[in-house]
Amino acid sequence: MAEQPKKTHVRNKDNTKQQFLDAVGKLLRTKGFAALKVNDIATTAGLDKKLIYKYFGGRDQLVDQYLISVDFWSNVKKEDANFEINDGGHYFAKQMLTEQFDYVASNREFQKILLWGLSEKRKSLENLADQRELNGEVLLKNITDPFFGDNAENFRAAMAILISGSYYLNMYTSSSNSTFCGIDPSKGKGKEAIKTALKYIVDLLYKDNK
Amino acid sequence: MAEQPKKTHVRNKDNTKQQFLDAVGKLLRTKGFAALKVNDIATTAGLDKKLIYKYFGGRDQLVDQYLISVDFWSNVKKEDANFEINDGGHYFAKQMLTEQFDYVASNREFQKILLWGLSEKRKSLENLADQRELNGEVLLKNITDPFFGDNAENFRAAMAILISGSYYLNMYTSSSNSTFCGIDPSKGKGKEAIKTALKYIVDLLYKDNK
DNA sequence: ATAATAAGTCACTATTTGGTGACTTTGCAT
DNA sequence: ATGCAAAGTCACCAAATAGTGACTTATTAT
Repeated sequence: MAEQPKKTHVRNKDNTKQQFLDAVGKLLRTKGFAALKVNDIATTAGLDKKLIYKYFGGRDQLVDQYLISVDFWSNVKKEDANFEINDGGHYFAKQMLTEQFDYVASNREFQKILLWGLSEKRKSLENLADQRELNGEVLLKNITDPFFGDNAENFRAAMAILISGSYYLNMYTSSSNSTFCGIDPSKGKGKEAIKTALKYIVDLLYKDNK
Repeated sequence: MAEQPKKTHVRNKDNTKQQFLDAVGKLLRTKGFAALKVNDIATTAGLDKKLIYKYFGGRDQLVDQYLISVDFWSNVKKEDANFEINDGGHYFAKQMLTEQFDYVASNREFQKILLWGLSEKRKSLENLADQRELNGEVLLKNITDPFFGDNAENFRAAMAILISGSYYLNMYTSSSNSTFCGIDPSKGKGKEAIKTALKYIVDLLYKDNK
């Protein structure tokens, strides 16, 4: 005979914990960090909130656990590091900026976490920021700093502006329908314009250092 | 004889309304928009929350009233518009960017409102964004677009990135103690590096268009 | 099979925040 | 001065959210 569809829940602690973590991610993407209330998380996970206290100790610890578990850049950062670099990181920087732009544009969760980091002080959010900083530091210290010599700090500041701009424009897009300097970063055309400008500015920075 | 210090409150509706508006501004600066609860606002104003409903209709209307009342750029935008511009806005753009950077850096309230605009949909926040957009449009349409011709959109995108970067870095500074690309925008030295880079990039954009 | 333990539910209390009716106090027109 | 309308206070209820004790159900070792 066919198996009866079990009505009874399978019980598994690890699995359940994961469901809560997933619920946090889903809520974050769809409603933003302000919506991460215990009741909402439990409802979204389809489980009882009591378990949040039982397994994580409370909402904050669950949220921290979630933030630790997210591994940003994991797909965007690593494999590119094997390139031969003999142009002072010129190609690499352009590539990195545009890929990062696309990544942030398509990753609502990341946008929300960036925003969260600007809104709330929380250790695990700081850690994520530090981690991003460390990733970039590898590129900057080993490749562009030597190349730009006395202008190294200026180049760093420029990169800081370009990356920040990329972040902000993507957050702006998700929250507003308006244009920014007449550019609409929510439209494909606007996105292309911004990526073109990013590459263009990097080109100018490298050209001027020749 | 000396006047007795009056214990009794002076009663004045307009004055009281202003106290609530001031309280919103103060809370916004110090705690951020998430702290704008009716009870907190009333406590901060030193008045009863009932009056918020009586005079404004509720928290939201009070907050909208506040947002309408803030007049950003009032000191930073106008008088500069009289310059003679025969360099395609080169000097103007540099000046605008650095002044704006300083303005945002020193104006915590503005930072919070920017952040708020990224976090919450609210008509009056959109209006503020539109107002900023309109301000910039005057410069872009009349001065830089003609100068850059076919490259006008690219220049606009570049300006969008620079302004956004300026916004983000200032918000980042206020929320974190960390560096960004090794630059610390909270320190005077870091701020100078960013302003220098802003001017530098504008120079490059104009130089390349010659 | 069943007892022991862990997983999960539910109904409840506590706390915080929002909102209002009924009151007291003040300013002001007469 | 006095009476009344508006300003302002306070105690209260309502709604939303956080947190927990006592229970039921599933899993597992024997």
